Amino acid sequence: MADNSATQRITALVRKIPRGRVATYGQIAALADRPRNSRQVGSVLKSLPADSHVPWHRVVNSHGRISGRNNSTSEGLQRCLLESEGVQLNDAGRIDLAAFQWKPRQR
DNA sequence: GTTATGACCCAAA
DNA sequence: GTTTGGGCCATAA
Repeated sequence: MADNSATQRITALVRKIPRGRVATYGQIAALADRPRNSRQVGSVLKSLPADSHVPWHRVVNSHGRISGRNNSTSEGLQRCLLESEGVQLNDAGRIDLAAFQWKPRQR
């Protein structure tokens, strides 16, 4: 890809997340070669156009918590989408990263 | 060019 | 468990 923009890189990575699997912001940032840029991942996803085809709902924070910073974005929607794809949440409303975190190396 | 904001992360209280 | 402060970098204005 000719675009070196972080947005393009992030979107490309998120797009690579398989169904039924989730990735953390820190992970995406690290894969994007920007380990400290986790914030941008969120900002980018928030600003993503609907045509990007990016499963932003598969992106959660390091604790497996739903993002959206609260219910403003679509906390319930994200959870619904994840469950619809096979990702189960525990009683605390968090994702079991030990079982559902995406591992690009292992695929 | 600068300023302000941010779907984060980490550490400390 | 929550709240506060600091840091990093990119986007938008």
